Amino acid sequence: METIDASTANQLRSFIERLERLEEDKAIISQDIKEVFAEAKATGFDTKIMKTVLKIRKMDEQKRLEAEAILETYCHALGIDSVSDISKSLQKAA
Amino acid sequence: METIDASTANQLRSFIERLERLEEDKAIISQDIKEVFAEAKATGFDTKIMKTVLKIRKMDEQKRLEAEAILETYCHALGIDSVSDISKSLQKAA
Amino acid sequence: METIDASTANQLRSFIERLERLEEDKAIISQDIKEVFAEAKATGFDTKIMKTVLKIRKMDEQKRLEAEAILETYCHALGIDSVSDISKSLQKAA
Amino acid sequence: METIDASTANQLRSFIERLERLEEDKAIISQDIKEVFAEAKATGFDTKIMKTVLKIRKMDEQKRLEAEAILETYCHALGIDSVSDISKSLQKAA
DNA sequence: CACTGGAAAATGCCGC
DNA sequence: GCGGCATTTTCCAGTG
Repeated sequence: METIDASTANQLRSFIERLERLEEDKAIISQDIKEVFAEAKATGFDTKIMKTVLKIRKMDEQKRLEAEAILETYCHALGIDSVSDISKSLQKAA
Repeated sequence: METIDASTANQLRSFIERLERLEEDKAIISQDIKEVFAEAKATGFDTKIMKTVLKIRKMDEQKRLEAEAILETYCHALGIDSVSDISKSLQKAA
Repeated sequence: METIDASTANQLRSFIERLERLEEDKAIISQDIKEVFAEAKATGFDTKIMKTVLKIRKMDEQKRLEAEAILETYCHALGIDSVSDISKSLQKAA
Repeated sequence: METIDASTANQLRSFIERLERLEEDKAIISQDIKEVFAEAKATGFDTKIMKTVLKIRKMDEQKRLEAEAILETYCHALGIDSVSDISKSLQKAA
C-alpha cells in the first residue's frame, strides 16, 4: 500500500477544514433564514405566502438573466462586445 | 378584499429583501464549496473519498449531539435543570 | 395528439396498480410502527428517547457502511478486486 | 439515578428490535417501488407523469373517503348503524 | 450527452 | 396551531 507523505496529509487536512468551515457558515445562514421567517410569522405574516413570493421573484430574476443571455448572444452576433457598450451609447444619447 | 396599509407593505418588503440577501449569501458559500472541491480535485485528491470523510466526521458530531440530547432528556425527567448542574455537583464532590 | 394503443394503456394501468398496492403496504407498515410506539409509550417508555436510540443505532450502521465504501474505493484504486481478496491474502499469510 | 431492572431492559430491547424490523420492511418496499418506476421508465413511460397520475388518483380516493365519512355521519344521525346496512338493503332490493 | 445515483431543498404531516 | 421530522422532489456531479 502506498504511503502518504506528511505534506500531502497536511494539504488534505487543510481542504477538509476549509470545507467544514464553509459548511458551518452555510448552516448558520440557513438558521438565520429560519429566524427571519419566524420573526415574520410572529409579526403576523403568512410564511407560506412569503415563500411563494420569493419563488416568483426568483423566477422573474431568472427570466431577466435569460433575456440578458439572449441579448448578449445578439450583441455578439452583431459585433458589439457587451451590454455595457449599449449602456454607454444610450447614456451618450441621453 | 382587505387593503394593506403602506407600513405593513414596507415591513413585508423588508422581510423579503432580508431573505433574498441571505439566500444570496448562501448561494455564494455553496459556490465556494464547489470551488474548494474543484481545487482539491486539481491537486489530485479523490473528491468522493473526501465527501465520505466529511460525512463520517459529521456523523460523529451528530452522534455526540444525539447522545447529549438523551442525557438532557434524562436530566429533565430527574428534575435536574441542566447538564451544567451535574458538572457543578461533581466539582463540589471532587 | 398521439394515440395510445390498448396494449400500452394496459401496461400503464398495470404499473399504476402495482405501485398503488406497494404504497398501501408501505402505509400499513407506517401504521404498524406508530402502533408499536404507542404501545411502548403506554408501557411507560419515552418515545423521544427511543427514537434517538434508533437513530444512533442507524448511524452506527451507516458509518460502518461509509467506512467500507472508502475501503472499497482504495481497493479499487490499488487494483485489488474486492475486500474478500484481502481476506484471502490474510488467510494464506496466517 | 434510578436503576433499570432486567425485565424493563428486555422490554425496551424488544420494542427497539420490532421497530427496526418494521423499518427494514418499509425500506424494502420503498426499494420495490423504485424498481417498479425504473421498470416503467425502461418500458418508455415518463415517471414524472406517472407520479402525477398516482397523486391525482390518491386525491380522488381521499375525496371518496371524505364523502363516505359524511355519509357515515348522516347514517348515524338517521339511526342507521353503518353503510354496510345500506348495502344489504340494496342487495336485497336487487 | 443522456442517465443514474446521491445530496440538498421543499413540502407535508404528525405529535405536542 | 406550531415546531420538528419524515418524505418527497429537485438538482448536480459522476459515468457509460
